[in-house]
Amino acid sequence: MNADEISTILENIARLLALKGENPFKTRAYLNGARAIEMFAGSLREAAEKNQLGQVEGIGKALAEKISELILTGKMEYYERLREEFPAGILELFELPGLGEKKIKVLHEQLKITGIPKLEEACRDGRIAALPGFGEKTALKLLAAIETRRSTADLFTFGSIASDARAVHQALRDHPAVGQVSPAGSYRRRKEIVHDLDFVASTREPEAVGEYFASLPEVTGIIAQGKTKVSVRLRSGVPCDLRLVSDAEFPFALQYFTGSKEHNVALRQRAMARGWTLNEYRIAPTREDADPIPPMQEEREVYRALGLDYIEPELRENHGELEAAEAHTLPELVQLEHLRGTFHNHTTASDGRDSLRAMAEAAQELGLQYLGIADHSKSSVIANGLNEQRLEAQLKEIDALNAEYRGQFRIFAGTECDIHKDGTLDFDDSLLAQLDYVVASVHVNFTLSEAEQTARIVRALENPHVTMLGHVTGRLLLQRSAYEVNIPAIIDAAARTGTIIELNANPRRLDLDWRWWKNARDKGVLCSINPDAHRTEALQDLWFGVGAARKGWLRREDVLNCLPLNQVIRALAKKRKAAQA
DNA sequence: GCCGTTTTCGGCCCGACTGTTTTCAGTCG
Repeated sequence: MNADEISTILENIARLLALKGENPFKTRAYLNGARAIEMFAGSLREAAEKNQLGQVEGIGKALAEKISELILTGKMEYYERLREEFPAGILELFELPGLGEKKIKVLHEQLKITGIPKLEEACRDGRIAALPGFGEKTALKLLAAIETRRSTADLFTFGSIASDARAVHQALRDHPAVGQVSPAGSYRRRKEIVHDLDFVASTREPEAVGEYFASLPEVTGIIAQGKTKVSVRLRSGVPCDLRLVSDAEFPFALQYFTGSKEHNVALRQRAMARGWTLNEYRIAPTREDADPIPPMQEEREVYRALGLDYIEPELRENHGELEAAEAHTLPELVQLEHLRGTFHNHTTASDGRDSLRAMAEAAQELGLQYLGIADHSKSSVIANGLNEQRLEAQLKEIDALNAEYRGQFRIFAGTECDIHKDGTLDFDDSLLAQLDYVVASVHVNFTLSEAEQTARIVRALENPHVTMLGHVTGRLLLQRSAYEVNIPAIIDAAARTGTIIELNANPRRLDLDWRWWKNARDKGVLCSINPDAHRTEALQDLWFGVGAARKGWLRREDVLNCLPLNQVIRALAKKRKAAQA
């Protein structure tokens, strides 16, 4: 039972209590408890065993007992009983945007709605629109939400399946009869959203390996099991295919199953021009006068045989990579190892889980030379944003730590400064001028028109103290779409003002989207790959960001945080300096 | 249900937006 699972159960309790009409402060106590668990830095099991959960702020005697029971026995009697009082489908109603506890209570009590199917029915037959407090628009909005949910039910963010993918990959590598093995498909191409996970492995014992694969602990169900292909479902819910081929077939199978479909179509056309056919097993001649076929043992050699430089999987979207590979102009893509530091990270001063020192130590353990802190600004009340006094106190704390590090490591003092509705910033220029850098972000007023939203952001970029723009579109993958904004205009404004654009590496964001980066790069906009980490482990989200940057054709020199410490200081100061000149 | 205390009960995060209303309730972050 991990922290996420525990906090979900506490949230569910809060929801069910609200439906029962319990004291709202009691339900909030459960929500606070859920947050406290999420924010807990340490071993929950150990805390439960030592009876120390009650010492955590937000967890009192009652919650400590219930959470301990959950951790130590895997079950919570109170929760089980509570659930029996409601239909099983009631909790899924909370996943629909626009529905909260009050409305669900009305739906349950007045219309006997037990889950999404019944709700859909009631939306269609007019019962929802007729309810007091509801209306025609509410019914339409709910139908739209149900439809969105249906259409994204078989989609997964890259981040949500990455740990499954790593575990399965490692397990396959560990099998003695497996020769070569690699992920393939959209996962290998580092698409931000995937619908399944593919692996290709070479072996002389396909049936034994298939059997082994189907019985891995990550597997929750078998969809199909044949001699050379096994399909299963993994813990995260994602379907996962394994293709078993011979060593000789491996490079072709890997290439074929990595895709994309469009990339492969273009590739097969090139094969055809040489009198060859290319499929998942081999390249073979289709006519007598075909070009001779070179021997190929690696995927790289398949591309070479077709007259192409090796194309990294991330680029295989038929977005110009084949032409570039032929002309030897493919970019040398940025790698995780190139990163020297990172910006936009939070601490306990605002809504982070870990202290400034803990974050700095975690960054050093990752081998980074510097870490930028950017806690929320005062307008982000929910996120416990810092006011001027608290920010100044944090500056002093950072100075003290930097003195301790004696140049071996550097913390950069920044802020994630809210951009107001009119494009002004949450702090005065005089305060911003004291900081090493400023991330400007939109957190409210998502529904402005495209023109207004764009003008708002452009105005923020024109402030000489705004070093970089945070999560440009505010999207949350599979959850919340981007707000309306003219991205080319933003890119132009960033280029004109010398503002860096963030590639938010949080796997739910990956914002700005990879499809824009080649364009931004060509206009001279620098990228900063930022994890937006709210806890030490999340610094490792940088890996997701690097994947997106690679998909966006970014090279080491296009990324701010590939710069070594002495150069990054100059890069951060560049915009302000230019404004003074 | 938690917390903090003037120790045993009273207060508990806040502002914007949407759709329902006709001045506000519910949701969301």
